[in-house]
Amino acid sequence: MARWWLMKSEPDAYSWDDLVAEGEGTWDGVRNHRAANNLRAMELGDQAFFYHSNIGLEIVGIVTISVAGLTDPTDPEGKWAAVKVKPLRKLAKPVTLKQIKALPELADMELVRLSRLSVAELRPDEWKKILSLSEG
DNA sequence: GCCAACGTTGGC
DNA sequence: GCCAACGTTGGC
Repeated sequence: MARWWLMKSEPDAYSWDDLVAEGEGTWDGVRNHRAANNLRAMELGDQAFFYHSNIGLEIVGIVTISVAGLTDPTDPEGKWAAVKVKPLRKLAKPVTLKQIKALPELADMELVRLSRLSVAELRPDEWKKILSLSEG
């Protein structure tokens, strides 16, 4: 069964536009066990929100998992996980962290509860709610 | 620039 | 195996 995710990136380091320019990006360098477990649970075709941390603080687009179950190429020991993603579409309107925090039904999100988690899972209802926000 | 939340490290 | 100290992340 498909699942829904949220992946954070600092736009300074790797932005949505960078991903679009590349066409496909490898999501590696994750060194947190919970985030790594989420990476391992991703399946081909799963969708994820692309969130700009630090600058922007908003969800800017949707990506799809184009390759799942990779070993992180930046890990010499080969213990950590990675995936590849492709941009699917940009949101009509970015959804800000502020908007998310303002809604009680989204207060349970890993993004809110565990602000430092770089790869988070969303429930289907959370995914839908955010999509509806992006459509204004 | 500050601080809270975590994760990791190292002394015991 | 505990816990204090420290480093990092990320929001404010």
